[in-house]
Amino acid sequence: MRTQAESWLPLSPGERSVAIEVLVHGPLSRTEIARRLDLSPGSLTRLTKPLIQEGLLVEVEEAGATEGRQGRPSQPLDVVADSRHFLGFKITDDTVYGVLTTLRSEIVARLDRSLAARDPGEVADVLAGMTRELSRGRPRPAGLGIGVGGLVEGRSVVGESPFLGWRGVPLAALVEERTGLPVVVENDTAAFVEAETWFGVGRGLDRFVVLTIGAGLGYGLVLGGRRVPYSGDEDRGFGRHWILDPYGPLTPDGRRGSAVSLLTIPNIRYQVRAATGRDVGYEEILASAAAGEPMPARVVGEAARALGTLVAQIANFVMPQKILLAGEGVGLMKVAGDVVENTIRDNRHPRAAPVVLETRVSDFHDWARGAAVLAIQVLVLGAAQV
Amino acid sequence: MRTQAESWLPLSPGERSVAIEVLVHGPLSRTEIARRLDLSPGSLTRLTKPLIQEGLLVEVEEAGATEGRQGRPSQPLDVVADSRHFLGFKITDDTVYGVLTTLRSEIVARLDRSLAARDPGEVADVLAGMTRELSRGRPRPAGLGIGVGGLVEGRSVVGESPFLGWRGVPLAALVEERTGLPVVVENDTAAFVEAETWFGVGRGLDRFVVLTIGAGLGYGLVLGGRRVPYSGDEDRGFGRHWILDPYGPLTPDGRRGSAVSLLTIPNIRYQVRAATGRDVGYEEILASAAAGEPMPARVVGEAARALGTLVAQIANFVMPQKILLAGEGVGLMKVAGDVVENTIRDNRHPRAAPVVLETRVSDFHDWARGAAVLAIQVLVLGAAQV
DNA sequence: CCTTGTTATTTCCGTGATGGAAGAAAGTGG
DNA sequence: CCACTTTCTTCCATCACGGAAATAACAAGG
Repeated sequence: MRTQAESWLPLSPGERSVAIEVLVHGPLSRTEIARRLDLSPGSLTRLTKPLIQEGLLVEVEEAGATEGRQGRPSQPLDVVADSRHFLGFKITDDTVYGVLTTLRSEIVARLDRSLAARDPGEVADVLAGMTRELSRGRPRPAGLGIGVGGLVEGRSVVGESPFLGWRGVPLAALVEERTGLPVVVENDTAAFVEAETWFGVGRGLDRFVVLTIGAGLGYGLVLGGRRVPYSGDEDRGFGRHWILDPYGPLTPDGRRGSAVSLLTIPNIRYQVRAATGRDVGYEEILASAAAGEPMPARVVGEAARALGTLVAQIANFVMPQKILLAGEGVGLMKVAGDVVENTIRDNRHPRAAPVVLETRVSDFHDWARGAAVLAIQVLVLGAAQV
Repeated sequence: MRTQAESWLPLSPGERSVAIEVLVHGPLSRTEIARRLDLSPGSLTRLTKPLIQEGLLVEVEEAGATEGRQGRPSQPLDVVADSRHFLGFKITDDTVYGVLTTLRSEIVARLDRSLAARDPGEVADVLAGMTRELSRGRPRPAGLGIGVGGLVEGRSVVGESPFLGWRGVPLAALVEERTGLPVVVENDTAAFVEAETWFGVGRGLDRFVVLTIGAGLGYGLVLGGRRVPYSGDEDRGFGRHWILDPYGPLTPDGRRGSAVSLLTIPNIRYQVRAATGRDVGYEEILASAAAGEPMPARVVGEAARALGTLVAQIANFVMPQKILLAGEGVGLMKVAGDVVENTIRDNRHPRAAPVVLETRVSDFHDWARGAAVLAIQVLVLGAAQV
């Protein structure tokens, strides 16, 4: 089954690969592109010509040391970042976060709307309203991406989303008929991973893992420079309910040592509330743990050890060049980063290469940006994926 | 860097994909191949013609229910299994195991030779001698594959093999000049994984993991139907030194709870020897554990729990459709399979899909067969990989 | 200032793979 | 014997690609 999303820029396969190469790997000369894609110089002239005419690419000044080099100077090509704009939305259980980005995935504008109801039609209305507001006074966006937690089928239908209570909602169609824009719907984590792979810290990496900590746990795997598509369990979240230590402490969900119970923000807050009777915010818990209060320190320490174990296990089995830690819960690293690092070391072979771990505070707008990247991939470049 | 190994059957990319499709997925009609590879019917006539003329493919009788179907009957194509023969060798620290296989990777003959010395030249002499013996009275083999534990570069040079004491040995060249046959050298585990992916239980699977237990631990990952190439750590074996429980029992290598210490045959024998003073064989240890002797039962139980944990973690992070357990040490499953299964369950989410675990007793000839498959891939089909 | 050398890009053309249309082949069912 | 269906082949227009040669744009050196 191929979901050949129509791209209104009908690029040939050759043109597409050139466009993606330039988009992802910055300004490149024709010769350099020919080398990377293993094409002849003649082909490059042919392939770049229509892309330049379309306004997608432009010849730019050569950067860096142009002195001392012999021969005809190269003429690097770059994408025209604001030749097209894209909308990205992330739907949570009570809010829609939206961004407007360039082709380079730079955020131009942002906007939030709280969600009064979860009826698909009303949510689509909210999205349409936000679309109007975000694109007011600007050229018409080229596409729209939506990220939703849960199972998404064919990049258009929300198959199952527990927190929204949706099942088989044709969200892409609903939003398309209200906005007239081409729409791509995808799992939120998948979109976030794609964004990091194309424009973030995963740029140019062959093996790369994204781990997000927030209301839940997100896990994304990139191998061979391509995101490994979700399947089965993972879509429904079971895949992420890692049991880290079956003989570990009993956790709120009644299971021993599950990563979700030890690591996600709601569960950490639950643990503190159950012990102290007070409902305390996540950042406050981190602060008091850092200040040395025993109870929060214990909970945070356990979370840090859980994270370290998780990272070590991922490193052991997938051997990524880099692991990105993102989400609203990465404040944990600031407070207990050393515990995490030590736990990773304990769970790895002493002579194994150290894990490259990058932490990035990210908010919901970064998730919305991920959805916009999906729109870029599918609608502009027609990047066919499963 | 591309190691374009010359294939003396110069197949075009189209022909190659057709040949591989038929080789791996059994007899297929032209229409079926066209559907799978997304080609036009006309292309299929063109692409199959030279393959049939070469004697690589042949039209076979249609199998199964041909009754009741309308239209012209399809004319399935199949590879001519014994149109070509291949040699595969596995080099251990004291023995060379060799097989002669067909194009379908069926073993036609086997032969072992103990290794008197580990000098590269002498090993190459042994291989040349075995080549002569295995192909005596038979048509000349089309290619030769060699599997070695350790780091192999460019499919020809043994970069580092601790147990042989080799470093930068151009094994392919040494054997080529003695036999006149095209030679492919590869890491033994990599070769074994390829064989299982093409002709074994991994046939047609998208996500697939091979875990071997023997003198060491082997780990191979197949995603998107392709083996994930080794890199860095894993080549040198560190990647496989998984620490399963940093607070677990102290093991012979002085580390707590490493998978190699708990699970590999030499280490299990070491543990029993250290406790009882007697040097007991692996199978005997398993037998006495099954009979209820406390000391072996404890060691075997610990190994089973280690294996279960390992499998669960792999399942959690890679989510394969199937995990193949192979090697000389899989007898563990027969004795303590229930412990393994229970441990897997303990380490997974209760609603997660069960892990499909397949056990296959394999000896060193299966490893040699894997090397022959590498020869098929590279030499006949020119399957370009990293 | 002109020549030579070097590298990047373009032009031009032959080759070869591809898809699509039309037709032939080989059956089934009435 | 005649539709009808499905598979496979033939034939042809198209088009993407590589390779060779030409051109462009610079540096270095006389």
